[in-house]
Amino acid sequence: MTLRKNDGVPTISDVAAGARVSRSTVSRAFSRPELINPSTVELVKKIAAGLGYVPNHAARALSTGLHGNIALIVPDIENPFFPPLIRAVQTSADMDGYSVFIGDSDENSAREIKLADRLINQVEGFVLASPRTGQQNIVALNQRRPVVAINRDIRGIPRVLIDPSTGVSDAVAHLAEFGHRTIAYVSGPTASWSDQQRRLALCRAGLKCHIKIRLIAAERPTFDAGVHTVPAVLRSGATAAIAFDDFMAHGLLSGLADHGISVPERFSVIGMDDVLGASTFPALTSVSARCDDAGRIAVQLLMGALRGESADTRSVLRTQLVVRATTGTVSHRKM
Amino acid sequence: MTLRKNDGVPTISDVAAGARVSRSTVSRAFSRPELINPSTVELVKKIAAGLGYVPNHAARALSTGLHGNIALIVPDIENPFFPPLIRAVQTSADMDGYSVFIGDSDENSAREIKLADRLINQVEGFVLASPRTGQQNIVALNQRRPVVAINRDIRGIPRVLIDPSTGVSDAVAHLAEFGHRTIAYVSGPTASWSDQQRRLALCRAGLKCHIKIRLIAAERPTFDAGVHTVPAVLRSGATAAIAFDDFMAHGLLSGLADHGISVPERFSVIGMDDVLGASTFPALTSVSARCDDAGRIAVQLLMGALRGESADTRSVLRTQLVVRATTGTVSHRKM
DNA sequence: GTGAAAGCGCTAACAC
DNA sequence: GTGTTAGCGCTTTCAC
Repeated sequence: MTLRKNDGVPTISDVAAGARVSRSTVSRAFSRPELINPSTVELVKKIAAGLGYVPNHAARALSTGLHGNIALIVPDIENPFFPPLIRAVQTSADMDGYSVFIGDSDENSAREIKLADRLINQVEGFVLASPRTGQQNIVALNQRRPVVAINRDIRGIPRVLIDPSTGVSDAVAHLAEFGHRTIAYVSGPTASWSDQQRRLALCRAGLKCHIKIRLIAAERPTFDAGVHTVPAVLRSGATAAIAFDDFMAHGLLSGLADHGISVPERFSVIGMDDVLGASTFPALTSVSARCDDAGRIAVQLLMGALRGESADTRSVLRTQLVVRATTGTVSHRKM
Repeated sequence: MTLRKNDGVPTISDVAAGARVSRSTVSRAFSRPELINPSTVELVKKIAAGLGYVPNHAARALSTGLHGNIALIVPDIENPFFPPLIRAVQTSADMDGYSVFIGDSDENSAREIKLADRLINQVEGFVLASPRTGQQNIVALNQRRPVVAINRDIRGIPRVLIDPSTGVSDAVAHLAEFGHRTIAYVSGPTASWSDQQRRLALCRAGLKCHIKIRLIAAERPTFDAGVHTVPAVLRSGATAAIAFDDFMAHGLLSGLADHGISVPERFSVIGMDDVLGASTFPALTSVSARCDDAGRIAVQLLMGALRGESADTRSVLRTQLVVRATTGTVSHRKM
């Protein structure tokens, strides 16, 4: 009965003693069993199982430099865009034998860095989802540990980008078919990569379909912002609106109802990200962002980077219009 | 220029060399600065900052046994019940200086155990949210590392329980005031602790208010299950339904609409967990579960357990009825 | 107040 | 095939 600090949890030495072999043999029985006599392996594993021995990752990491962990940092776990992504990252990482740290930066650049610093010595690499911090910080981090960015286009950093253009252009075409000629874009945080992409895609699609795009700026992408922005949207002369995200779209729906304007009869609305599913009324037509794919691919890229592969991959995910019930034929009555 | 494995990331030795002190001094400058000459501390910290040195938790853990990590295991990250909880856990843990591993068990007992085993040597303790695994597994885990359970009532395991009874009894009283006399409960997974609690609370409230409760069993708590269960609900003679969760309630809403039954004029519906907010139509009356509080308190309990405090705390959170638009005066017309 | 040395649990040459 | 040894980055007696 040795007295040890690591109370209760058996170590490699305990197994070695039990199996009457050296510690290296135990180590190899787990990490490289092919080097060892099968009967020895079996014996070791039996003893280990009996003792409830599980290899200590932290200790292993100290000698190998491999922790078997990755970190995922997101700006806001509660934003419904992220849970599917988190889940996909966790599941994919698990299949590759990695555990995942989760960090919520609370939309805050400094916290993002702080979390990354805290974790840097326990992880093989990082997945930064929609990072809020400056490019130079990401590049610096990448010099210490491989980084994969989601929705941030930085040369030299493997990245997966959700490209709104296909979905948005389908959305515009869809509205054009219904006879709409002027569409309002209710923007999100204008500084964000996502908003820029969406705005750009929309303008391009508008040009192609000969549709006028009116930009309506809203500060924060919230339900309330959507509600409050309705008068401006109506003033713009648009007969349809595409919102930066589903929450704003939902707010628009509510604000329009307050103004007595029925959707889709007198006004059409399209959201983005498709995180509300069919739960709004009427069920919201939206551009789906496939955030789970983004997570899965991010892990693939990270695994590639860990194997020392191509350092500058740029994976672009297309989006897709999901038509539900908030879009319809343009109303020609004056509003 | 020493060649080292831990490429790029500075170690305590680098700082020691830079500051021309011993490694122990650097160590103490970070962990026990009061033992050290303030000017030395300052020097060391300056050098460390310049090098970008961050103490290596994994290495520290090897000698102290303290990793500065906890693990959070949930059955399904995408279930909107959990993101607020995850966020609260991460934020609280961070304030106590802990990083958090996230694991998604996919509603699967075996995966729950597998995740816990993988992590056991890297964490101080576990938060198990709505664990799906057997009680004996949880108890066994708790013998190796402190465990806090959420929504699982096991003696000897610190736990935080979301008690539906206040919210549910308010819900029943609310319906009773509107004249309802028979209420259907559309159940979730009958084996789950949550469903048992909710059913029980409902029956008790029914007794108190002289309301008949009809149990309608549904397998999985999904939107579709809610839709399909509508005929049975109507057959039961109930004029209102309380669903196991908001998704089923939302399904009921949709199914009722399909049957041409308007809500709340001819039928009232109440959900649980309040995860859909006001996004349904009509906006769903629901019993709010305050999952973020549960996460925060779970971390508090875990921190207590780590300090060796009271091993058998049982923290009960009350719930609250949020009245929106799906409840109203009972219709006396025959349906 | 600071340094030297041992050891946390494990892996990885290098022997045999 | 298996054991011996050194060392991963850090903390922690024990000296001085």
